[in-house]
Amino acid sequence: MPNDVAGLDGCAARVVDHKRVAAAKAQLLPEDELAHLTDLFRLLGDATRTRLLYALLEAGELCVCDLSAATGTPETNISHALRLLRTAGVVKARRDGRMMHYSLHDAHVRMLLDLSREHLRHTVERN
Amino acid sequence: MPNDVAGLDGCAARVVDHKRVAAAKAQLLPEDELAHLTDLFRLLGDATRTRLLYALLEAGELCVCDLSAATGTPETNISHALRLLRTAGVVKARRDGRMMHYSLHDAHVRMLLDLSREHLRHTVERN
DNA sequence: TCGATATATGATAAGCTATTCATATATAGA
DNA sequence: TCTATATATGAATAGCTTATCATATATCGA
Repeated sequence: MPNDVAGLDGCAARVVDHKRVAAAKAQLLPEDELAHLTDLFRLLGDATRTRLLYALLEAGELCVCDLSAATGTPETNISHALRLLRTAGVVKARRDGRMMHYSLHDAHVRMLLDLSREHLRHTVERN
Repeated sequence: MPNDVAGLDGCAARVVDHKRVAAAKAQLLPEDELAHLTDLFRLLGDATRTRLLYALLEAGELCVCDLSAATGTPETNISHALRLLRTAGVVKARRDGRMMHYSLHDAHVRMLLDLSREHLRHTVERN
């Protein structure tokens, strides 16, 4: 039972398992890293954007109108979505005349998407 | 240049590269899978929740008050956050008397967190 | 059974975000 | 240079989400 009222840091939190709490605290991500990470996840947490990313994962490079056709999303939405993804470094853009061609920026995002899909495929109903 | 106004599906979208659009469409995730996936990412897209997950990643199993101590988050916030994570099958709960002990539900989430951290570590400033 | 404790839940407010429509920029071709 | 086209941006709304405070449930010990 939480029998301790003051930890080493002087904060008034009850603690049951000091050892585990210490272990957890020692390995906490720095706040700025955590912020970057959650920013990335938040971007992936929207169906419109993730649909785009999977389309790019398969097709390699697509212009806005092709992304619109492939995903069934209005072009203005695509453009808004791509701006966020580009700003975050998830996709990159290449201009070709009047058109912009978008592609995934690097292998990490590719891996993340692949792994996520794997996770999904092996996940069964639970709880 | 987008020279085509009607695709095979009769939709009025302009298409530049039919082949790539077809490839992207063929591999699109089913909407329900996509929804599950983005739900998971959306959960990871919040610092409070992801901080909890990383604490559990290191400590194995923690009760609510220890999670509160380890992350510096009020217990009621933890409880709300854990409910979402539990409902989504990301964490599981074990009752021990008056206390609840939480842990990551399976290896997939663990892998996802690990990979994400790797991604972060190797990502440099760009764009 | 009664009080204390650990956690959960409900309701509310505040902030954020996606979508929509309107408009702007930029490039190509005549 | 003028028009059409491809994409980008801006503004506004509507919906969602998080944090907070208050309250409820559940378990333990006396």
